[in-house]
Amino acid sequence: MLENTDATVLSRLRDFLATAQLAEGGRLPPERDLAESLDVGRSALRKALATLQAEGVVWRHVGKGTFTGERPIDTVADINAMVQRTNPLEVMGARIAFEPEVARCAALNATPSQIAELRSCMLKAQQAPTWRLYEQWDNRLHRLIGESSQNSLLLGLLDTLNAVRRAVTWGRLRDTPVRPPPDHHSFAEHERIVEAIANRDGAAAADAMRRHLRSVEGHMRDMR
Amino acid sequence: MLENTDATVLSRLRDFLATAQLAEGGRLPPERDLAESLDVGRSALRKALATLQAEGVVWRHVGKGTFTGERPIDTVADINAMVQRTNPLEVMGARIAFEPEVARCAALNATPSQIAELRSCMLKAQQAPTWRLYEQWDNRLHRLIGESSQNSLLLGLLDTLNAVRRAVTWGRLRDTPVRPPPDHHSFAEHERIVEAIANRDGAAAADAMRRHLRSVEGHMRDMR
DNA sequence: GTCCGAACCAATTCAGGATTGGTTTGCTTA
DNA sequence: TAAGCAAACCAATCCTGAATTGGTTCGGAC
Repeated sequence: MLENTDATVLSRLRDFLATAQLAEGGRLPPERDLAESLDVGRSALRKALATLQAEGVVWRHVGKGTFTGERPIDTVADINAMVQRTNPLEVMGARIAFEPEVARCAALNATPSQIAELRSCMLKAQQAPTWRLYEQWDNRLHRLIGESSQNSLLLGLLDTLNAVRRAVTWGRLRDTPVRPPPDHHSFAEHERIVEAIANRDGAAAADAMRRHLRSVEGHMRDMR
Repeated sequence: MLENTDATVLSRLRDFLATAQLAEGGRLPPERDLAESLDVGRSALRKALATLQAEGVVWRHVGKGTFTGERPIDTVADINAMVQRTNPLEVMGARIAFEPEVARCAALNATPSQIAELRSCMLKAQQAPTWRLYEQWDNRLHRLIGESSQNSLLLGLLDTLNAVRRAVTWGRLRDTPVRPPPDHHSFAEHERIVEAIANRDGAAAADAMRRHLRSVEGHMRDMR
């Protein structure tokens, strides 16, 4: 019987990889087959594969197989894929992490006309006669903050985030004849955000946005 | 025999929609079933449905069905569009705004095994024999921080950001035989980030990541 | 000529089984 | 005692074929 020490298995596996001449990203045989053809137990083979994976020579995934090279990263922002993996709580978490920093950039870069538009948008949200219209102006306000950052990449990421948010919270639209109460918590919060941006105070803008989103998150939990 | 004129079929279909009380985005019965239950031929029904589709009341897709409301938005964010509108400076700006917050989440949520992997990844970057391999491990490190946030949406946004970054800075890969010097500024910075995450110190992780990216930004300017 | 029924087409969904990496268990062996 | 091995099981993924569904065509009936 051969000594199937860690080292011998590993070297035999390296030999196989060199001989097989797999294309970059090519697929190795399944562990069960490979173990048999290398005349090695599966657990020993897996130990060797783990080493190769740590070295970045191969990568593995349940149900897919083992492949040479680096694990590829998705080059397409497949929103459907994100929607299926995520949930409303994660969406709020991402918003709380991301949007305050966008607000900070907006405070530093917004043009005067954009600040005026922010104020007008805020007022329209306060005066909205239905929840649906309120949400429409609320969306517009948040995107306007993204535009004010003057960074098209940040804006693109924000749009992606919002697309996922819409898909995840789909069907929860409130179309009641009721209008948001005049003391709705968001109104004062929106005001703080917009004023911080107008004052060019990045830290205050980020802080105000974070408080606003946390408040929204709290109300989300209450509604369940 | 009923007169199944265009108008009568259309009004009967509208009646059905009003009665059915479908949720926004809800699905109508298949054309075959609906035609039978409305006592109408399929071709007549399709004509009426075409009218409703033109009005934006419903939308249809082969194999999926007929749904109320507007056709949902594109599920794939166009990375090419972002690439064309942005530039390397904006990319750095977006990274500086975004990645520190991801690091903060990672500090709060990383699993012990992820922290171990972060450390190993950092060491591999330090020992990389070429710049190309260094960047490979550097990329892996930054994505691992995204994974450690345990927020698949943040990870998705990070991947999108990286896809744009790769596309924008394409062709600047350094593949010289030279290796990163042992006192490369990033090494200490990486260490501070990873240690802050290991210590569960979100603020320190965000701060260390921000300093790191600003330092990278500074070197980017110098190279021009 | 218009509408109906039937058949067919192509895109999509769905369900079941097969495949695959990951994990546990118990036996064997050195 | 410690390690390797085989077997079984798990969960994610892939694969395949059938069923579903909107889109289209054709012949016949009124």
